[in-house]
Amino acid sequence: MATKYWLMKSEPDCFSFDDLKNSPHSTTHWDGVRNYQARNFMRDEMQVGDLILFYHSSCKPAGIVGIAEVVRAGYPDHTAWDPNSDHFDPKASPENPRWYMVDIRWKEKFPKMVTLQALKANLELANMKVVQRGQRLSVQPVTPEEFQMVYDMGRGNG
DNA sequence: GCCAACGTTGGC
DNA sequence: GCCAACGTTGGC
Repeated sequence: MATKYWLMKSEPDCFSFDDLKNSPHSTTHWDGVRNYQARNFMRDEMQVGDLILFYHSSCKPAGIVGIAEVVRAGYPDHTAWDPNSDHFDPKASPENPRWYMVDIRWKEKFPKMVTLQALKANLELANMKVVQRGQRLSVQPVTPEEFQMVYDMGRGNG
């Protein structure tokens, strides 16, 4: 199956790209997503080996700081039925999980982050979801061309 | 901290 | 099944 490409957002104050690197095996489960569109991408489409643009949001500056990869495809997000979790959902249960997550692993940090400003300034990325006004989906598909362009920018070859 | 844009909820 | 109210996101 062809590699697919994604963008995933995280607030660095909450969980940064460095936090991912410093996690055991530089891997974490991407729990806490409570949006149906984002859930469907993780549950139905993300596959082991897919590559992820890791985006820092709600910070200065916002932008893409590096690459991660999917190491486990979608499976139930157990935090949904944990009453002590910040992401507890009373409608979720082990029998009816409702929410899903994937495991991702830190892969490569860009020498220079690709800021949102730089993304917006690149007209070849005008259709990229993350630069659209009001776009707040935390897991977004990215085209191979967009991924390659961002990768080149991050490597200083853009 | 402001606020526009968006997704979800719930009354009808 | 509509839609107003509400809560959240996230750039600025």
